[in-house]
Amino acid sequence: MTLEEIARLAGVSRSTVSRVINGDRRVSDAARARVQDVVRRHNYHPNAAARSLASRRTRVLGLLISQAVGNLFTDPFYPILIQGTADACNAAGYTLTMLMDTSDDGSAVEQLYQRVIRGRHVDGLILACHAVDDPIVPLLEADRIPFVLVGRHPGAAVSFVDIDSRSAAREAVAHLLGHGYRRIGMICGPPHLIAAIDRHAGYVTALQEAAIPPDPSCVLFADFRQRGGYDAMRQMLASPARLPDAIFAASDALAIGAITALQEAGLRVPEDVAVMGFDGMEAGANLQPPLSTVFQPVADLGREAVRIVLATIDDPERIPVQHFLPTRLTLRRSCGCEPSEVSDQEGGVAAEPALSVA
Amino acid sequence: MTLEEIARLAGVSRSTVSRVINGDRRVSDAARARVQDVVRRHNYHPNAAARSLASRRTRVLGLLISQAVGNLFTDPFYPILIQGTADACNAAGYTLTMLMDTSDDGSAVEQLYQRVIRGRHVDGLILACHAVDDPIVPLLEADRIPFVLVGRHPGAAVSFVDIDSRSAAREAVAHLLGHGYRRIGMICGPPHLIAAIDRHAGYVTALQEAAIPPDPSCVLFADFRQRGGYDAMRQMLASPARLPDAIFAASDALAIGAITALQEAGLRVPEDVAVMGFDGMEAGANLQPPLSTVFQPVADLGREAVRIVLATIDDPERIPVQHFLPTRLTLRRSCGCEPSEVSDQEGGVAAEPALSVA
DNA sequence: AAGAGTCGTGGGAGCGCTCCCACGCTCTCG
DNA sequence: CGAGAGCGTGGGAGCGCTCCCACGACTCTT
Repeated sequence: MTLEEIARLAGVSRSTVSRVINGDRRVSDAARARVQDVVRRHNYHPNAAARSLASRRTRVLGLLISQAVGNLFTDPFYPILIQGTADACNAAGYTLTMLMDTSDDGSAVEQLYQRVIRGRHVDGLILACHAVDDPIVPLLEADRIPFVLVGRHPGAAVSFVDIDSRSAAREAVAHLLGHGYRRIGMICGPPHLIAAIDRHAGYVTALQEAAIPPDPSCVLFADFRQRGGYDAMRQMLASPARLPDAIFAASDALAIGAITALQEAGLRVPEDVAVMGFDGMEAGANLQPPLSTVFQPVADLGREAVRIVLATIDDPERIPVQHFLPTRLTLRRSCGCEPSEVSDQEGGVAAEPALSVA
Repeated sequence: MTLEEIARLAGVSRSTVSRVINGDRRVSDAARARVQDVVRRHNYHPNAAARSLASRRTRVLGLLISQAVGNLFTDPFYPILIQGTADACNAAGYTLTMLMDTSDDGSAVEQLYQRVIRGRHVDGLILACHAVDDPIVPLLEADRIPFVLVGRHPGAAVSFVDIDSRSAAREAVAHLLGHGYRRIGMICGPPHLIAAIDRHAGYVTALQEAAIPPDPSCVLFADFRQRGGYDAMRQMLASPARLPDAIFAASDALAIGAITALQEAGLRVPEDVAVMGFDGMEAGANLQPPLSTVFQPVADLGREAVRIVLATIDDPERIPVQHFLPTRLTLRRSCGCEPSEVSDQEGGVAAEPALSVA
């Protein structure tokens, strides 16, 4: 079933059918009705390839996830990001394709780039988890591909959506200080990721504002996974004299790993060491103790990214926009808050709306 | 940069360049070398839309996830499935597009189907999380779209990959019986999902083999989320006299919810009530106590699905194939096993290879 | 030595759309 | 009342490939 056939059946020209399909207003009501009727009766849908070839638009967006596979799905950041972007794409009539580097060494991304980007498979790109100096950014600029980063890019004039990691971290650490903890350690993410750098900066700022000199020996860098948090915590536990009374972890996964190590060592959370996470993933709510954390609106990040990249496709000359979405400090028990004072409105087992259990 | 230009620069015809690009052997070595040189020098990649239009092949595979959004990413089944399919697609030179129903009521899937499937945006489809009577299966058959299910489809002659949920559940429950538990409850998934039905059937079989009459009051149905496990466990706790001494949960998320409820009630796992999960997700390894579970190779399920759908694209007449991938009982502490006898080789914090912590 | 294959090559046709221009009609206004 | 503008419409050209057929130059057969 092609445009031409629909045209024949509706007694109009190819052009008129095309106009109806594409919502062009310059079609008489009678013609439009006839065409729509035939389209509906034959369940016609235009061929995507032909459309793309003629219009030089694919109506496809790519979501590029370039981090090495292993780290990807230990926390739900990426899944929720995928969900948010897919949602916004659906709403806009776009298709979402996954460009996922499934190699261990980042070699797949090069191949994907060539085939998908240069093959004009997508109209625009959403980049997730880029390092500070991700070489793909200048490539995209050179190829003039509309794109948006999820996670800020320092310096360069590129569009991005992000949370204000630094302020959020500062607020979280200030909350720990409010509980009276003075020796606050941090388990940080990999220092080549901006999010990790920003969260660390926020931590330092909060300490300085409380007139507490930051102790570099209290800060350990790991990847964002549970294992990293576990190892880092074990390392801190190896010097009991220098053990912090609270830990600010740069991700919930790190926090969970740290809590595991603490509990294995016979320490109580938060009584002996308080823990604050970062991300607001559901798993933290079901921990013992429930994890205090900084909630970031990941799905909204994805939706906003789609909005921006679509706007850039429409107007490639538009100046880059940079959006920061709000975070929310989600207080549960691991930071030392009492159940009565927790602010958790979502995510936790006990706080969720009831589901039927047959 | 088009085929024609490459041809001109290499001093050959369009056809010859096309042959080189597509690996046709009937090109002289000299011509091939010249073309490859020009292609490389100009970083030429063929236009995907033009290729698709002319060849009637898009080299795109769709991954359709039709479950309502809320349930999607509380456990890492889908993320890992995405990763496995993306990996296999990369390897085969295919692109993966996400067809994700992000509506609450399943309405988006209809729209996606029309636009993407009928618009011939994909060559084939991988269906994840289909219900017993998913109406999309007959639709796909009618439209003659190559597809494969992840999760078996009873009765119909369609291709699928799955694990043998029933045998795996039977083995898991048999293990609990081996610990001496006699009153084993089950928290089951939604009964419209085949995986839930199969796991329940395996549970019943194991009990029957041990000459224990299954007690329907010991079986509760929930969704696959933590909240469902929590609610179900609370319901069981409401009748202390009938409390099981072990719980077989149809997913790790359910198991985690159940453990939370048990611990909130002041009960010890596994001393008072043992718990066995199903999935083998990483989070379970970092629980207190670490969760015993049935590991299923989700990424391999995705890879195998891609393999099957590609074979079906090559030969649409081939008879449907049905692959069952092996599971592995992963014993940790929650079922009553001692640390010394655990079989965990992967996933757990303590069992992972060391990572550098700076 | 003539016919039948094989091999490398070139070019025409066409995939199913969109985009642009042209055409005829009606309406407005000087 | 005739020029100009606007509207709905149709058709040609072309997007960048693949596929098929044709063709010449070989080699192999009998």
